[in-house]
Amino acid sequence: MSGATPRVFSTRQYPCEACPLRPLKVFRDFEPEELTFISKFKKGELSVEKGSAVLVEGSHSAHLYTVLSGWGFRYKLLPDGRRQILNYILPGDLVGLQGSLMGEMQHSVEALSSMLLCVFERQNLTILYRNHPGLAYDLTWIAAREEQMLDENLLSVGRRNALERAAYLIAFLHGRAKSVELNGHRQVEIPVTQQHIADTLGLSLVHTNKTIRKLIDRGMIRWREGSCEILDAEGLAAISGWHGLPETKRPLM
Amino acid sequence: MSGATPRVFSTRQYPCEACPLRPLKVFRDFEPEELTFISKFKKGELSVEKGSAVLVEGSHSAHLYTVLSGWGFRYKLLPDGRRQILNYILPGDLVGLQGSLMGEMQHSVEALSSMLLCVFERQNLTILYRNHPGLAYDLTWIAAREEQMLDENLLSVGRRNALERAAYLIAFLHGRAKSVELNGHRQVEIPVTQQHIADTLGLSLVHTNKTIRKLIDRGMIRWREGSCEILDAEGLAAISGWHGLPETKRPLM
DNA sequence: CGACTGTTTGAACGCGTTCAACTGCGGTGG
DNA sequence: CCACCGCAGTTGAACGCGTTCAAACAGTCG
Repeated sequence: MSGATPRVFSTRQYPCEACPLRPLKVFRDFEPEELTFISKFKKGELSVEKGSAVLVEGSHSAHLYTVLSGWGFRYKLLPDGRRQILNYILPGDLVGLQGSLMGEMQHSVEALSSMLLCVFERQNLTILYRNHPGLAYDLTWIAAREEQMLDENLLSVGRRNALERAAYLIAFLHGRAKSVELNGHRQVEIPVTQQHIADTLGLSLVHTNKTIRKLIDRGMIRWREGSCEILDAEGLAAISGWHGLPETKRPLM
Repeated sequence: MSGATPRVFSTRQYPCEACPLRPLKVFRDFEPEELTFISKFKKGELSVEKGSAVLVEGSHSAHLYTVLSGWGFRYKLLPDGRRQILNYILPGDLVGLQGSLMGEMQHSVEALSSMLLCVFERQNLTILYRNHPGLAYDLTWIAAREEQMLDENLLSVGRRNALERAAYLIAFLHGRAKSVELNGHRQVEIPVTQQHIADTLGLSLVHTNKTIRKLIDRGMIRWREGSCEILDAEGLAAISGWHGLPETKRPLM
């Protein structure tokens, strides 16, 4: 279910001043001194390949990460192996804040594609809180955003039926992906297998397959081996009764 | 489903210096200057009665609250009225942080019993972040804790069966209630109806009733009109395969 | 070529839903 | 005072959404 864990610290390829994400209009503008701090805060880059573990439940990680590129997901397991995917992780997202604050990781993170991560050291958080109240506020904001997404997910898994759930999830991921698309206006592709979808929706693989087929037959998505292409995001949102993501600017660490 | 909204700002009865919660051993010790700030930060007290709305989805609240006494819950609704309870709110918990940070509330909060709330003004958060990095850290910590609880809930609703879900939920609430019990060693009572349990677990009322009956028959809980008494918390945890709450100290705003 | 991953399909089963009806209790008003 | 209502809980029966079991196919990789 999760491959080996090869952690290669590459040399730093993206100085924060030339961050490819920061220019995107979803991210708020930062003050020069904030950027300077973040740049110092950043300790390097980590490249992980598809299927490998980024963080492991029960471990004490000394780092937290911002995703530069690639997709991942957070999940928890029950003792007998049942898996629940909690949320997905896209470029611009912060990973490992929970663990940094509370010590032990309570969930795991795995890469859905190859990923490039900015590495920050947990211990420097104290300095951040002491000297950069704006960034401290941002961290709380980021945690609150994750909470909002979980609220939505929980609503979905708890109260929507299979078709509504699938439609919501795909529309949701489509929205998130669009907001951090570098190359703009191409069809969005979600790099997941149907097993991932099943483990997110709380459904079996078989029934997930049959549900996805309905969405395909309605012309709303296209499915390729290991990825999902969205054709009709509004249609999906309509099925689930979902109103889309807020358009607020957000911070980027 | 939610009654009227009578909001009575009573005079301040509990100065922070004589806070009945703060002496509890679950809460971390605070520095004198932190207490002084919190005391100034606190603008009054709000008393709400059972069944009334504390916060409403879509509204822009100027306040955030710490629960002094009583129980409440956060929930979301689908357009057709299906309700999902996201989490419960107990004494010592902070309410409305999401809304304070992001503007519009994305969920509602309702009182399960009469509640007494400490009222803080949203706009003073800036001062907190600027002058009290320790408290700022605490706010992020509190948000991360909520995220952890949601993770657990999502795992439960997504991957546990009805009996496991019910057992987990009741054990979880038992643990939280115990940690903030003022009067110590009495049987914990959870002030919910079976409809609340159903809307938390993502089950129908009828099936929730039948599931709860199994727990009653096994001698693990007792049910009274509108409240649940826990008799065998370990038994419940065992059914669900849950390992209990962490024992870390936490902040109290 | 064989092994493996991801997807697909059919069929039987069963957990949980839905519909319906009834109980007990407390409050309310005629 | 009692009839009436509504809420919380309970129970039975039929139904159906989603699970489970089983088998098969396509594509990739060594």
